[in-house]
Amino acid sequence: MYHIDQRSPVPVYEQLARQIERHIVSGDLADGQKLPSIRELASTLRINPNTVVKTYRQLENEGLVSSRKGLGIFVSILGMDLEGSRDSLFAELTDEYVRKAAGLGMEGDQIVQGLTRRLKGEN
Amino acid sequence: MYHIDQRSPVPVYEQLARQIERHIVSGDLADGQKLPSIRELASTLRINPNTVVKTYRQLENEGLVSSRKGLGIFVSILGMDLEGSRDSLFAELTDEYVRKAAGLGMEGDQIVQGLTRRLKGEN
DNA sequence: ATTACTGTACTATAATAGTAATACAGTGGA
DNA sequence: TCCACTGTATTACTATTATAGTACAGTAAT
Repeated sequence: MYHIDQRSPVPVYEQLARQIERHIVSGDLADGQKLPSIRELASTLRINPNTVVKTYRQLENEGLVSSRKGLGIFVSILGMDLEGSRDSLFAELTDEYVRKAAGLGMEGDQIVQGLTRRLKGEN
Repeated sequence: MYHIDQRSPVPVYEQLARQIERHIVSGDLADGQKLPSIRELASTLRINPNTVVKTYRQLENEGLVSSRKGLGIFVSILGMDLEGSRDSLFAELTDEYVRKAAGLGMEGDQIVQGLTRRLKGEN
């Protein structure tokens, strides 16, 4: 379901939070839907339960999920501008991509060409 | 010259190393060229000299630079396949970009469209 | 009530990241 | 020689990240 790279300099709880955030904003996880329990997700991903707690707490602070003791963690996006959030996140991704590619000396045409080739090769 | 985001979960020494790596692989920094001294770069970026040391040491371990005591840190890419490295790094960037955008529910066409719009808007 | 889930809280430990300050050694120019 | 730069090394301290283990409290089905 989710993929954690232990060698990444990005903290595990952060990797996980960003992945879940994208799943929620994409509509893949609907409002009210229950997320995996802390212990279950920790077991599946082979990480510490405390790390999952940190991930869920961060998502809760961002207003994406809400927790109910004894029940679980649930997607909570009432009245959120999902499409706006999605566009915003995508714009951030694109900015980062362009900035790094530019650092490699790539021109706009080359970037688009490389991306297109990558998409044709996989999909 | 280089930009450091202190709030990023990515360690400062890692951000800096990746940026310098891209500048070297792009050919922007030629072989034998001298990099800023440890103290100078630390002062400019307002980070600790030890952090710059860590960055330079990592680049040295990757074989991109070599240090000479009393002289400085120099780009050292004799016989390296720069173009291959550049393509490889760009492929990694593209993979990450596509994977994250896909997590947002974006289709290939939408990704290319969004990227194109971003490039036309800025350049 | 018992059981098995759920989230929450707490302590402890270890490794990493970053800052701070100091000292030492090599290089080259005045 | 002296001076100002260079990289290198060391110690100390703080905060963050991650793991580990234990305990407590709420929910629901039996």
